Parts: sequence; structure tokens; C-alpha cells
Amino acid sequence: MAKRVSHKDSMCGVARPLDAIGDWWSLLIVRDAFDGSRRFGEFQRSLGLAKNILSARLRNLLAHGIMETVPAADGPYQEYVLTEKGRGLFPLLVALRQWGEDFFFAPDEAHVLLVDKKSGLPVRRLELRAQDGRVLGAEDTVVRLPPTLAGGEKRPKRATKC
Amino acid sequence: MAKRVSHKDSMCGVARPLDAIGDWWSLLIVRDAFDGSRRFGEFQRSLGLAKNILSARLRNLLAHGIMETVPAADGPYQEYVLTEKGRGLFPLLVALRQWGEDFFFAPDEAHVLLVDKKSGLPVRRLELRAQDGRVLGAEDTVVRLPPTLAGGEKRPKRATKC
DNA sequence: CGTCTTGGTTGCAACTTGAAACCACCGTGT
DNA sequence: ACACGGTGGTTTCAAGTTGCAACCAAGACG
Repeated sequence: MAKRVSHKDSMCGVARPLDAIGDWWSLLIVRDAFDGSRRFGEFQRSLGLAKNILSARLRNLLAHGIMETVPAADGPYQEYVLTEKGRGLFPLLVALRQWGEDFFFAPDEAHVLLVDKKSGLPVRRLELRAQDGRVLGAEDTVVRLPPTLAGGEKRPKRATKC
Repeated sequence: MAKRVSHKDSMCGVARPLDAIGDWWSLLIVRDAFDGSRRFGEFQRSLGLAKNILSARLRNLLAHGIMETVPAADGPYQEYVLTEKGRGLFPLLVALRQWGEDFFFAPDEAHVLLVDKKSGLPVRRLELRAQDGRVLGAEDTVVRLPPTLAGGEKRPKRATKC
């Protein structure tokens, strides 16, 4: 999965994460983990994927520090739990879910949605804001290097936006 | 890519989007489109992927209504532009980028970041809020069915969270 | 002792990926 | 008219990935 990248040091801020979770199953595993799954069998039943694939994906998530194993209380087993880094995926998962809700369901089609546990009301839409609070769209932003930029740095030969 | 799903009607709100953009390249193509790429050759040079793959991915994005083609002004060519649905991916891309910035770069490692065009300042962090404005974490939310829930609906045999 | 559950690994066929070659069409130069 | 380079692909084929199914092993259970 990671081997199409010859030089991961030059990967930009979008590509690097994709190297870690850029396949169908990994994100679903993480979502299940957020929903409380911890055991190999739980993930397998919930997602319905082959055991070897789950095994490989969990190994990959462990290797990327997105999940970690802790000994289970009820036997010689392990449980898989999200690390800090893994929990950091929560906004991404919400973004994915909201996009799905917007564009992948017929208006009359029933589907689950994300609600605030305390009030029981649906959550607000994610929105990107500037420091001063303005809501920003794609056209209001650019990617730029940070202010410090000495002259002696090696430039990439292919001029990518990375 | 889409054929591991035997019954896409039962796919939940996270899985459906993944069916459309759940591979390495598609999201990078969308990101490049946000950054202004429009032509086949632009995407190819910018991403450095094989032409057949780009061809397939663009076809897939077109089929999912994420991009559409418009005739180019400078010849018999086509340009690929994001649809409304495609532009809806902006928050997801931001979430991915912010996660990448947080966890995939050494603290001293220079990298581009997303800035507000108008002020030149970095954008704020995405945060999920409840209707009343409280910031919500993963543990403050659940997925639930909407209020209307008649009795006669067919239940899936495998009890997933979908 | 046998067998059930949990958590895997291994073998193998089918599918996908990707580098490179090929193709077609247009505009330009000569 | 005719070669030529740029653009936008498709085809070919080898190598890698996926996923079903079978197998394995260790502890719990009757």
C-alpha cells in the first residue's frame, strides 16, 4: 500500500496521511473503534471483512501509531484501542460522514446521523474559520510555507504544491 | 474498487463516501482541482501517476458526480472541474491536512500550511460543535436514527451500526 | 477427553495496479 | 503537402494486492 511512494519525505501534508489511512478499510476500522469496538472479532463481525485483511490492516494501524494493543482482561487476548493520533481522526470522520449525508442519500432516505449525546440534537456542520472567526471556503484559502524561509534550502525538482 | 460491496444499499454514512473516494489517488486529484488544476496533463504532471490510472480515476470521479468535464477554450480538449458535490469535500480535505500537520511532521520540520488568503494567517482548527455551540469530542456524540421509525422495516441480518 | 471460541496464518485464484508502448488528433513550421 | 511536437488518452503485460477458505493453536468449558 505504501510502496508507490518512492520518496515519502517529499510527500505533502495531504499525501502523508493518505499513506497511513488511504484505503477503504482502515478508516472503517477506526470508525468502529470510535464506536466502541476493541476486539479482533468485533471488528471482523462488524465490518464483514476477511480475517487476513483485518489482520493486515490492524498491523498497519499499529505500525502507524494510530492504534495500539492493550492486554484484554478476559484472557490471553489483546484489545485494539485508538491512540492520541488515532483519536485525532475524529474531525476527519465527521467530515466524511457529513459529506456522505449531504450527497449520498436521497432526500427521503432514512439514515443515521450524528447527534450530540447531551442534547440529543444533530451536531452542527463542520466549518473552517479564520482566526477572526470568518467562515472560509476553498477559494478563501491558500497553502503557503511558514514565514521563516532561508535561502539555502533544497528545492524539489518537480514543482509540486507540496 | 467498488466490487467488494455486495449490497451498497446497506452501506452506512461513512462507507458510502469511501466507495467514491476511498483510494489513494482520488482525493489527491480533488485536492489538485481545488488548487486550480483542470487539465489531464496538469493532474498527471502534478501527481506523477500513470496515465491509465489517472484516466480511470477521473472516469470514476465523473461517474460519481464529483467532477465534470467542460470543453476547453484552447482546442478540442476537455477540462475537469469540481461539481458542487466535489467542492463539498473541502472540509474533509482540511481535516485530512490538519491531521497530517499534527501527527506527520517532526515539530521542527518545515511544511506548508493552510492560510486565510485575506489575512495571511493560518486558519483555525476544525472543531465540531453542538447546536448550542459547545465543542464536541468523539465521546460526546452518538449516531442515531432520525425520530421517524415505523415498525415495518426490514432489519439487516448482520447487526451493524449502519 | 473432546469441542467451542478467539485470534490469527497460509495457500491460492481473481482482480487491480502501474510503467511503457502505442495511437489519434490538432496546430505549427517549412 | 508533410514531418513534428504537444495533448489526451487506450492497450499490453508483469507484478502486486485482495479476499475466500482452509488450517492452526491456545485457552475455556462440559
